[in-house]
Amino acid sequence: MIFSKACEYGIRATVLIAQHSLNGERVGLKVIAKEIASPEAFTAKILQTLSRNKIVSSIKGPRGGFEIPIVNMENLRLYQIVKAIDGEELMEECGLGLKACNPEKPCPIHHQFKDIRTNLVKMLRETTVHDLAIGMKDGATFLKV
Amino acid sequence: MIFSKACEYGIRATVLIAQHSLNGERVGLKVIAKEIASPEAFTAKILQTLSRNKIVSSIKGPRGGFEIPIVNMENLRLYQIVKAIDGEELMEECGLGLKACNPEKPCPIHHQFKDIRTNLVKMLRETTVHDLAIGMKDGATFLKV
DNA sequence: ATATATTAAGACCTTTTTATCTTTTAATTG
DNA sequence: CAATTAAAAGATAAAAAGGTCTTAATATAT
Repeated sequence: MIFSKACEYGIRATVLIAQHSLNGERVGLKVIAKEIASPEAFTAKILQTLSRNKIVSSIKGPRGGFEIPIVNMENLRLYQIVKAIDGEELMEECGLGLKACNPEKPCPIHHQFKDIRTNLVKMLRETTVHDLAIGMKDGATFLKV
Repeated sequence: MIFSKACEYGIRATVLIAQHSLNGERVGLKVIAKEIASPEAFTAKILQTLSRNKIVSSIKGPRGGFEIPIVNMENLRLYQIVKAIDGEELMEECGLGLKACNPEKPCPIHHQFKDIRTNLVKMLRETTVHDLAIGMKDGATFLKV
């Protein structure tokens, strides 16, 4: 898979939280785990990472839960989620794992990969969580497992 | 990373073997592991997988080693190596790991991902090991770690 | 035929990723 | 302020990926 399992859950959770935030609602861990069909305790860990990285806001106590202010959502990119969970390796490092790979000393698949990598990064940098939440709200996209 | 470590080593090994095969030489495990800077025993396992999948030919005994007949090389695609080692998940499955994701019920990032995925598969299906071996022979590409 | 060089196979170990459980901290409400 | 609800943190466990070691099988050359 392109993202780790943790990252898949992280993106799914973020989109779900964003969708609820569009309605001015917070969502708790239990609901998130159920809605995105992820293991609850593992999801909690991932949400902690997202919270530490200011990707989601968490509020403790009764009526607490997770939310993403709409203002933030509009400037929050997929790139930031992937970076927070999987790091930037996918976006930056050589497809064959060669540290010495660069345009002057390219690896055997360097050129074949370049455009794919560029487009992936472009997509991750351009796509906002707001875009994704709107897609869900409109019924154009789904988080069905 | 986009490929597993095993797959990175597998591609690197295949390209190295192909390059030697262009010169009519076989390469043994020790040389391969040294040239691509991979752990020898682990590389042996990966070469077994490649051999079982008819991606490389192996010859035992003195003057044995690995080779790829040039005729095969010209029709051998990156896709087959990745499929043999990592499977087809990267090429086929939903970016968010949703089994139910399809064009009628797309996941939140389905459309953003579609073209990237298509281009990746296209590249893996079009790039032959012969292409990569020629690049190495010409000194246009490198397996330097 | 025998010794040797080489890959194949299988058991084993280590590290990382995925996942769970328990305890602590913090916010809300009565 | 006490009780309750919810997330944070940390310790632990299971599974998968990454990696090693030993023994077997097989081809070659003498």
